[in-house]
Amino acid sequence: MALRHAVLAALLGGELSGYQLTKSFDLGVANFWHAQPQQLYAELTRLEKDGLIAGREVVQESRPNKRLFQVTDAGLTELADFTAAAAKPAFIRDDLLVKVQAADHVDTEALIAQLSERAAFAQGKLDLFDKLLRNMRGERTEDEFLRGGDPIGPYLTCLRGLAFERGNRDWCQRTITILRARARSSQQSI
Amino acid sequence: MALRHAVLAALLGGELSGYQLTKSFDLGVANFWHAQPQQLYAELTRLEKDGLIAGREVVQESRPNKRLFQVTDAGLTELADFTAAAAKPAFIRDDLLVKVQAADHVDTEALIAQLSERAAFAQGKLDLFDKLLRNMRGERTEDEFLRGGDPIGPYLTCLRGLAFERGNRDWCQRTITILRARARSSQQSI
DNA sequence: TCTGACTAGTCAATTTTATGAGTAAGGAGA
DNA sequence: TCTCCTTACTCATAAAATTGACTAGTCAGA
Repeated sequence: MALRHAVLAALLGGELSGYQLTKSFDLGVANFWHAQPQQLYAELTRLEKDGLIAGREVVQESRPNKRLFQVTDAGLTELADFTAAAAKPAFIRDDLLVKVQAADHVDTEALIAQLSERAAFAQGKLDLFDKLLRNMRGERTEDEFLRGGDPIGPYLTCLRGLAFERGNRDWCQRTITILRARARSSQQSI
Repeated sequence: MALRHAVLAALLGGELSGYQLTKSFDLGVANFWHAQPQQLYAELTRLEKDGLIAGREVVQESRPNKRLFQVTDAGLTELADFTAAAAKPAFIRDDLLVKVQAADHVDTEALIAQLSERAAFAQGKLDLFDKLLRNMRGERTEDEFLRGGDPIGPYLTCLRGLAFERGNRDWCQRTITILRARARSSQQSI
């Protein structure tokens, strides 16, 4: 039941449409949760039915109409309860790690190709997160913003996203280096 | 369909029983994937049916009998194909980040409690991974092991697990510091 | 001797996520 | 003009993961 809380948390920054939400939860961003559009629209419907968010129709001229949602008081209470409850630990669940686990039994070049791709992807997200952070803090230095900037929640989660992707990139690069060095030395010994 | 490859990868190190597998995939370890026992037993059944692993019954005296599984040639081929195919990017999906995203709207002390708990959990896994790595490399230094140690796959994924948990711990601690500092200064201004 | 933990699993039900396919309109570029 | 991209969604189905309960014997410690 954490998707619902993720949606609530995302809506705290102000009214959003389902479509706008999908933009935050998709491939590119998703600095604190990830979900498919279908899941989000379904969750929005449920949240509204449960009174945790309220939607209003916005008529648009040269665009399809949209519905903007905002968190209700009941929604805030729900979030507070969720925050007080124990969080499940976060686990790694990553295709790429499965492939590396099997490194001794699969083709090294294929593995390196995957690692390079992931490193590039991570770098892309890194740049994006960096931009987002700059945007949030505006003129201020990071320290200044962390001391008194507002809202701080999205900034903090973005910092985690940044560190995570940096971790991904660095590990991929190091792993490539290691695998290449081993491939060279095993070739020499043949 | 990545759980099946995760199981295959885990069995590369040698025969394991379902129960032993659950130990690797549970809370404590899970350095490259995480899954519940029920999922693992179900997957083992499917893998055997598909001929990707072979099981043999081991009769035990003062313990229930067990079935040990090992990867077949077909299983290796399957893993090779999997490795060559594009990996899905790994996303963050973490209760705790949802809570922090809502930091501006929930009780700071409750949040800090969650962050402390997570930091402690991460430290626990950190210690565990450190032990696992020492175990794998034995007498050798890390550099020596990385250059020629065998098997290298599990070592590399464990390094990623270590970095991930270090990232968790550091971010939790930093976030706590930031939130505390902000709480103090906002109290002063009241 | 009783309790709880460990080994070694299984069954059923539900929830959560992912995949694939559609609708419908406007605007930008080749 | 044709095609693709973006906004703004919906429906249906399949796959993956979680939750809870249950069996059954062994061993160690209070």
